[in-house]
Amino acid sequence: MTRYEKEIYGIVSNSYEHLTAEKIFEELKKKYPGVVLATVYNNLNKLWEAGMIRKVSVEGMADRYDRMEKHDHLVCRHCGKLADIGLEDLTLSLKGQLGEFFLSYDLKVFYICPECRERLNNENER
Amino acid sequence: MTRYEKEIYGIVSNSYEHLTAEKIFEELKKKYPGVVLATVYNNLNKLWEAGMIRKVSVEGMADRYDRMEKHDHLVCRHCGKLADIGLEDLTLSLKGQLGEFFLSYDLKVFYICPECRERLNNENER
DNA sequence: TCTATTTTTAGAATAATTCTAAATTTATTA
DNA sequence: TAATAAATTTAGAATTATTCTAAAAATAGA
Repeated sequence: MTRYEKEIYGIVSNSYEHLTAEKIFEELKKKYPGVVLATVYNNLNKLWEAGMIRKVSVEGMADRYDRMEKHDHLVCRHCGKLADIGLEDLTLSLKGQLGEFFLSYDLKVFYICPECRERLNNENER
Repeated sequence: MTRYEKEIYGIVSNSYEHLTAEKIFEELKKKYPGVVLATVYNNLNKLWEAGMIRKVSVEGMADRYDRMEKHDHLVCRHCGKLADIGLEDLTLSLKGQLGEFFLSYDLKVFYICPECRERLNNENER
C-alpha cells in the first residue's frame, strides 16, 4: 500500500460520515498540501476495486465513500444526507432466492431525516 | 401533461429495458426529430419528482429510468447491466423496524450476469 | 546503481446534467 | 377573440464529477 492509499483508506474507514471524493481530498490536504484530486480518485478506485471500501451512489449526487463494515443506509429524500442503520441481514434469504449467483447487496431506505422533518414542520406552521 | 411528458412517460413505463436519458432522447427523436436533450431531462425530472417513474443509480454509470411497478434489480458487477427481479417484499419488515419514518426502499443485488459469466469462463479456458 | 514498475502530478478532456435566456406554446382572462 | 400570463421548449453555454494522458517522481527489483 502506498502512502496515499493507506491515508485515504484510513480517512474513509475510520469515518462515520459519508465522504465525497472532494471532502476526502480536503481532509488529505491538511496533512499533504501538495496532493491532487486525481490521486484521490485513483486511490479510491483502487481501494474500491480491491473491495476495501464502499462506494455509495444516490441519484443525482456525487458518489460517497464508506467503510466496509456491514450496515445499510437511510437516505433523506429531502436533503440527500445518509445515515447508517443496521437492518436485518438479507444475505441468507437472497442466497436462498438466487443461488450462487449472489455476490452482495445494497439496501437503501428512503425517509425524511429528523432535521428536514422539523424544518418542514416549521415552514408549514407559518 | 404535456406532449413530451406523456411521450417520455410512455417510453419509460412501457419498457423493460433500463434506459438512460440519452437512449430515451434517441427514442423520442424518431417521432419528434426536433426535440432537444434538455427537454428529456426536464421531463424525466418532473416525472421522477411526481413519483411516476424511477431513477436507478449505480456507481459510476449514468442514471437509468424505469417503470414504477414494484420490482428489484440485479446489477452485473462486470458490465453494469440491470435485470429485473421480484424479491420478497420488505415493506412490512422495514416499516416494522423503522416506524412511520419509512418512505420506500431500493434493493440492488450484485452478481455476474450469465453473459459475463460465460465470457469469463471462455477467457479462463484459453 | 541501473532499470523497470508504479504512483503521482498537472491539467486537459469527457460525460452527464443543469442552467439561462429567449422563443414558442398553452392556458387564462377581459 | 385578443391580450396577457404562465408554462414549456429550445439552443447552447456552464457546471460538476470524474477520467484520461503524458511527463515527472517515487519505489522496488536485479
